[in-house]
Amino acid sequence: MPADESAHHVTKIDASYLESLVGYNARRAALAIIDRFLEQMAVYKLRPVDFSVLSLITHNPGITSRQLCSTLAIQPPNLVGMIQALEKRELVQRRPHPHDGRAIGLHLTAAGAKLMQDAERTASEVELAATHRLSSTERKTLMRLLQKIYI
Amino acid sequence: MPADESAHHVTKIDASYLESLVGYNARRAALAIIDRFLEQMAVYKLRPVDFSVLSLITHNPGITSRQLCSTLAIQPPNLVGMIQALEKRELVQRRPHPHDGRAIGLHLTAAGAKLMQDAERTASEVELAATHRLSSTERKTLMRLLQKIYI
DNA sequence: TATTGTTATACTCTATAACTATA
DNA sequence: TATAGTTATAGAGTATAACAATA
Repeated sequence: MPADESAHHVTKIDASYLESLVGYNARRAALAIIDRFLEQMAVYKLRPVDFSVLSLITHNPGITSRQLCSTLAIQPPNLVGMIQALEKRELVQRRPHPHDGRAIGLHLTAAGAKLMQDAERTASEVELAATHRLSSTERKTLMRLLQKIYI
Repeated sequence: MPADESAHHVTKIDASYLESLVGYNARRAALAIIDRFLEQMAVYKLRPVDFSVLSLITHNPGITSRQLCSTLAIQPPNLVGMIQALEKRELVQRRPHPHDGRAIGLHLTAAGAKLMQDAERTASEVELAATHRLSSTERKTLMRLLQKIYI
């Protein structure tokens, strides 16, 4: 190796330092899975955030916008348009909150429930495909460790 | 539980389905770490992407823009402004590529090398703080499993 | 003909301030 | 006074098309 590096060119790239950071690895892995997700979920016209919102409504009928925002770390103004679009597609219905006149309970329509039944199955298939190099035990370990970071 | 769910309101939110998806967990964990990163690295005026670029230049002097883009999954047009800004801050120097007249080799300046010495130490500290609930073995396991997804 | 770096540009995502109606 | 939902808007991030210079 010459003392003067100025004339060097790089053949094999050393990314070992970045690959020693959990943040870097988590972001790269998330983006790799999201790429597959975008491709496979396009048939439902659902982005990851739409899917997350509809999934929470599915399993928490009557959930409010405020609850969605705090669960998914979304800013309230950014949720408004999403809900309006889902309502316009007749996947979501807004009903008055039983105890709080300020709030609105969110529910799936029959069409929304049908769509999400298919969409959640597809999402689970995308997951398995994206993590096909992991054993079932490794997948569970991975999620447990990730949740130790953000929950 | 009444048969009519329309008057229900949600108290405890069930996110168990989303939490069964690696993609969801990886994204949430990455965002949690990036939040800490933004806070602690602000003193260096480095965003995650700037840090990634400078780190690769640090460990691969003479690397080209094209190589940075393919390693970090950045689109070439989006790198141009970053490199120009780092050059203006006198952290990065561009030198002609020894073998390819189209390409430009990227190198750290002395100031850039000094900054990155501190910044990489801080980044490693951020990592440890963000993953303080994980043992050293768990951290290594986590990164190995994440790399099985995206590499 | 293909690749590197670049410009221009558009689109998406995210964040903040301020308003209204209700608690 | 505080909170839920909303509007308007700005900033950051990301993507595509097209070009000049070089391989």
